[in-house]
Amino acid sequence: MRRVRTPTGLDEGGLERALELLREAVRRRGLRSSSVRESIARAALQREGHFTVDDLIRDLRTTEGEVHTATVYRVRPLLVEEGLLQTTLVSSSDGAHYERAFEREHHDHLICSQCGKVVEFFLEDIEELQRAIAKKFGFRLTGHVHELVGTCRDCLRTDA
Amino acid sequence: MRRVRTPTGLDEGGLERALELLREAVRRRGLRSSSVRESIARAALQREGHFTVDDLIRDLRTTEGEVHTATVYRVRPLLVEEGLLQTTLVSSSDGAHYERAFEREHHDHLICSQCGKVVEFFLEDIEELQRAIAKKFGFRLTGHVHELVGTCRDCLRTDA
DNA sequence: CTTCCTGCAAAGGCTTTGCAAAGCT
DNA sequence: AGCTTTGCAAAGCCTTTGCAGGAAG
Repeated sequence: MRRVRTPTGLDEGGLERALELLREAVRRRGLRSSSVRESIARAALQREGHFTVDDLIRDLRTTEGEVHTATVYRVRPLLVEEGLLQTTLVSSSDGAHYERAFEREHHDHLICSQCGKVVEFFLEDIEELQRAIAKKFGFRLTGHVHELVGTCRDCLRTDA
Repeated sequence: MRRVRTPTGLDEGGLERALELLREAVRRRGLRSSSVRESIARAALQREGHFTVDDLIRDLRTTEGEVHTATVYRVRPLLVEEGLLQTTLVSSSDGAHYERAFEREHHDHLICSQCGKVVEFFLEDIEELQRAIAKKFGFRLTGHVHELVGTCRDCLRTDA
């Protein structure tokens, strides 16, 4: 079992690789290039940890200028499909959360429902068991959601 | 690894036990008894498989008469807290899904993203690993979300 | 008669959609 | 020119909240 290091923002090189991957996807799909789309991608990739669409919009406001909500929502599927972002933190109320997926190891989440703390972990044994289950039932796996919810050490101490 | 039998509706005895448990909770909490609340509980408990709040309201319309959306939303937390229902199927768009929890074994879900088929499974090895992870990071577990998403055998065949 | 429960309507929060202007190619 | 992308506003969905009348204890 392994704790996965919470990522810091992507460095310059990584950012360039990600944007290149995005441009390649845009070409492949016959879309137009767009600086707004790249701004959104940059904001998302540089963000550390988990964030919402709204976080992104606020970030953009201070760095690249105003970008409309609808635009972010429209760009988002591309970023997810191309593996730059992934949906996460399903066990939360305020809308969908995302995190960078590009040049990040796969991991799942352990969440404290009291203080919101998130520990990222990876356990190959579980991945293996998931594959076994899918195989047994004839499914080809495309993804999974795995979030453990509980109370962290600090909150347990405070409760007592 | 074990496939968990998709439950049929709760039988008469089970329904009575569940309602008794609910009445006991109502007493304990100093609430009033209410036939509408029991109707909602009955509709939820008799439902097979997974359902939404809207499904419940439609069921009620044909059996017990019109019940307002807000009322179902207000009763729902009690039913979940008392273990009659549980939230499930996070990987879906149209609102929260629920299923009966009362006199049901714990299980997780394998979902076909193309046809929506759901297989319920239980694997003690995974549960054990989840506990180990929580222990390692000092969390007391209160629950988890574990959904495997993929394409089922039938949909794979159709694609080809 | 006090407190809870319910229906109804309205508001809320996140996300999507329609439309017209602006931008790529 | 022809299609994509964007901003803006409006609509959509699911869910929650405020209020007043009705029910329970």
